[in-house]
Amino acid sequence: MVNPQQARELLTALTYVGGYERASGRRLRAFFGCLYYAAMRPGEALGLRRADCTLPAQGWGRIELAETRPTAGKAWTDSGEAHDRRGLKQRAQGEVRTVPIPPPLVRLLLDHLDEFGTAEDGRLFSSERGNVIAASSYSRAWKQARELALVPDQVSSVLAFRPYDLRHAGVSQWLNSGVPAPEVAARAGHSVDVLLKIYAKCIDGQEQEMNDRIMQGLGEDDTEN
DNA sequence: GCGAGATTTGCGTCACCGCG
DNA sequence: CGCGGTGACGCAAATCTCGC
Repeated sequence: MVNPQQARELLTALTYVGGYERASGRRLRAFFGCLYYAAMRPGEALGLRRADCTLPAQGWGRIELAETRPTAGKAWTDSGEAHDRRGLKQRAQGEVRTVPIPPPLVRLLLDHLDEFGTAEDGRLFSSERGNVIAASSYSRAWKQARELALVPDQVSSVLAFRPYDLRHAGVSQWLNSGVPAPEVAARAGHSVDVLLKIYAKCIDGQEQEMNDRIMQGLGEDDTEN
């Protein structure tokens, strides 16, 4: 799993991807930043709008995820009737998920807005022509960024192989920081069950620390026993 | 009540097209 | 001539349901 420093280096490397005037890499830096710092799904980040963000000059910001853009979003809108049948499952339509975002991501987003602004409909991330960024586009940019930021051994490894891995890395980082699982699950937008099943390893190493905290919470001290 | 299997949704990749 | 965007397909992840 990528560590915070590697994540930063990857984000920095994006700056140099396609780094001519088209600036395809820089357009995506904040996008990938969202995947890591806010553990957003790519589809969620693509649908992000300026109005959904609270970006203070300093300190923590906040993102209210109102809608997602499932991969391009256009392929299914025409024939997409199939989605409506059979009860809309995990997708609570009107649900808004609030995700606090750390200062580094606030900076990324502000810089992004300074340079690129938003699309016509207020989306933060768009292609040169104002369309939703295609999955293949950021996937390609990501590959190049990996080659720039990682040593050859890591490039050939599975380390942060897919953009989606950034999300996992972000979630793991939260857990390792001691954030309670229910809170992490809420921010990441999936159930606690899945969270614990998938990230169980990340939590194992926390046992001693958790025990200590419980003891503190009980108002006792280990040395007394 | 818990665990395993099945289904649906969504991401990543491949190949082609258009623009500069 | 090369780079980036678009569209379609295959595979993996997440959830729900069934069986024990």
